[in-house]
Order: sequence, then C-alpha cells, then structure tokens
Amino acid sequence: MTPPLDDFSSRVLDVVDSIPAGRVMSYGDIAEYLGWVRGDKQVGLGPRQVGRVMSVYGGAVAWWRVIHSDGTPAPGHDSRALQHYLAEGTPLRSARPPVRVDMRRARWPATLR
DNA sequence: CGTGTGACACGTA
DNA sequence: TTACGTGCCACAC
Repeated sequence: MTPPLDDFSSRVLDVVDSIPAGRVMSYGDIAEYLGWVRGDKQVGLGPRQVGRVMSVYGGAVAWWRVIHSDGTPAPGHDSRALQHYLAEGTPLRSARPPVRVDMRRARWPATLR
C-alpha cells in the first residue's frame, strides 16, 4: 500500500485539489507555493520532491493537472492526460504527441497567503 | 556511512 | 526546436 502521508505530501495533495478543472500547475509552481524559496534561500522542498509525492500518491488526486514547467504531462501518461484535457477544456498547444498544455493560458496562479 | 536515481527546472548551445 | 550539463534533495541500497 501507499506509505503513510507525511506533512509535506499532504500539503502537496491539498494544493493539487485546489487546482480547478481546465487549469494546471507545474511541479515547481507547487514547490514555490509551499515556500520552496523565500528571497534567495531555500526554506523548503523543491520540484523533485513534489514529483516524488505525485509518483507515490498521485493516484488519489487530479494528477493530470500537475505537469512539467514546459507544459508536457508526467512521463508515460500522455494519452491518459490528453483525455482529461479534452474533457475539461484545458488550453493545449499540441493535442498530438508530444502532448503539450498551453502554460501561458492554463497555468493556475497560486498565490501564497 | 557513500552512491545512484528520479513524475524537476533552468541556462546554454 | 531539441539536447546537455548542472543544481537540487529525499530515498533506496
């Protein structure tokens, strides 16, 4: 089974839950939202850790709304993700492999505090 | 303990 | 546009 939920992981999943249909956030966006870097120093966990959380617990949330900063979906999930994008009207730059979300329009502007 | 790996991001070529 | 190199850091061995 999936490992017990630690604090960081539950926060990541909460953020993912807050992304509305048709919008997306990158791993880095989520890391920053959770306070990854403040000013010029590292005060939290980064994009790779967000990716790890998604690989482990992603099945419990809308994983297709968390993608790479360049707009490409999580590795190996292109087809699955595309179905969701078409269904919820996510702005796309390319609906054919490599599937790419139009980040400029689909990015969900999370603002801390 | 040290090493390698990965659902990352960014700068550079 | 794609392709590398580098920084990053939790985890599994």
